[in-house]
Amino acid sequence: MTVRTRFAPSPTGYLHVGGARTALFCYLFARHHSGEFLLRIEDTDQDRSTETSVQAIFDGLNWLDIEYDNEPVFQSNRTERYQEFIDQLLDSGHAYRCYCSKERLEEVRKSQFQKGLPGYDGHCRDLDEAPADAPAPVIRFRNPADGSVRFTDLVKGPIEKANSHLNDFVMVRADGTPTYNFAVVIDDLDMEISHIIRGDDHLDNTSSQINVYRALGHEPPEFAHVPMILGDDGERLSKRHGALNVMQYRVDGFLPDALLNYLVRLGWSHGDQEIFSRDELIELFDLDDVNKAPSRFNSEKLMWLNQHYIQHGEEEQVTMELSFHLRQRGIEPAEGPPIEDVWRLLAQRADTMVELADQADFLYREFEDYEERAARKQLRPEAEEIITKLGRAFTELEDWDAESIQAAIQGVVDDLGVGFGKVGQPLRVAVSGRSAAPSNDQMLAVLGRKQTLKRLSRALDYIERRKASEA
RNA sequence: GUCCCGUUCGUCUAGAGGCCUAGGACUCCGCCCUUUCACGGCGGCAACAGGGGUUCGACUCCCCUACGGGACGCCA
Repeated sequence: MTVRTRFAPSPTGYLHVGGARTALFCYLFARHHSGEFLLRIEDTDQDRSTETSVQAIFDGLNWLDIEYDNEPVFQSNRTERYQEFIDQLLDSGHAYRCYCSKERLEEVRKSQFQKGLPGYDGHCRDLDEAPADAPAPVIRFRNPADGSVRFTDLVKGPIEKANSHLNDFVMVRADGTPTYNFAVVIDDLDMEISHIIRGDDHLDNTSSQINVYRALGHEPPEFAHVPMILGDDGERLSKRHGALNVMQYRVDGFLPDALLNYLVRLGWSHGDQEIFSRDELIELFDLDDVNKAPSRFNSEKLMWLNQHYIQHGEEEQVTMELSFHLRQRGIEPAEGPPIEDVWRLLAQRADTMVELADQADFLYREFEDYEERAARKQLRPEAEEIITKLGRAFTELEDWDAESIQAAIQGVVDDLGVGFGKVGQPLRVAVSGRSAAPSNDQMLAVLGRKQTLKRLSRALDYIERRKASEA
């Protein structure tokens, strides 16, 4: 059997982390089984679906590099197709028109709830003709009166639900548009989906949907309901949990591979392994290893992974994101040192790409002011001699590489007969403006001789001015 | 209210009856490395929800309770 999965978001907002993980699972499962992964936009609700959201979903998947096959399917383009099946179900008696007013429905729902019954009471089930002056009808699915639906969920195991607990749900709204529980069946049938992988908030719907498959004379596909992702407080994910939008994670300085690696480990594991390359994920991912219980989103672990990928991630991805963040702060990366050198220089000292870009800033342009405490401590009058000697040593250097630079600094240290820190610290502050920076030799190698000398003389100016004001 | 699903360190998780003195990871705390800040290395704290069974033996199987999540829409 060919494996085919699909991700079917409704375009009513951005792509959030929960959706992204579902998409990831669908994608990995399909790739693992050499199958296909399709995308379907569930835009039957005209009022809530927006063009912007559709674009946001594309952007999110694209940034995460979750590639789908074929062109995306839009439910809004398939109304005629749905009509065929509606007619069929109406003819076979598996569907019927319901003329109840919304007001009546609301009341019925309340009283049904109190009795512990499904929301609709089947009022119009056996109507022969439309009541006089009735509002435009909806079409409901006629659920079997007794028996139960059984299926084996690939994640949750055997599930059984009594038909008596199922609703005669609305398949078609009064305005003629199909609803989710109906359209999803038709689409998955037409798209020949073999495995429906989705959030377990759909677990209860599945029984109704299976009844639709059967009413249409089909056997349902396989189902896998993955547990939900909860906020760090154990509550369902919502706006107040902060960044949910996948693209917000980009802005906040996360790497796509880090987010993906974090998300895949929420509810799935492979022994003790924490770090997975994309190829490994495709090779190792399977539904057997997906957990049943919901998990909480933990930003600290994401941060750890992000830091890991900043250090060990693929050069292409890291440098691309670094460029993005540099441009965000008005820097054109091409006008500075090679970006991969900048990355290697700073990779160990940043948890996010925002931090990395912040630390890289001084390599591309003059820093504004010295960090106050650092300058006060390191750029004292006594540093004048040190910096002057360093400048001379650097000017005389034949090769400008880390090794030669280190030797030059060591020369000054020996010459002055002091500890390394005595020379290294003022140099660091003079060049970078701060006290926390990479080791001098490597930093200067990336910065370049010209800029280095320029900053040394800036430091000398600073010391002069300070001497003047202190006198 | 009814129905469905779930429950191992604070969090993510390993664990398919003896391998468990319950392992790994994040966080936190020590120590080491060190020209700053980091990285890194080593070590530590910390869990089988509770109660009944089944079994020679239960984190693992069954039942009940508690707790958590989900569903019950002309939302998806």
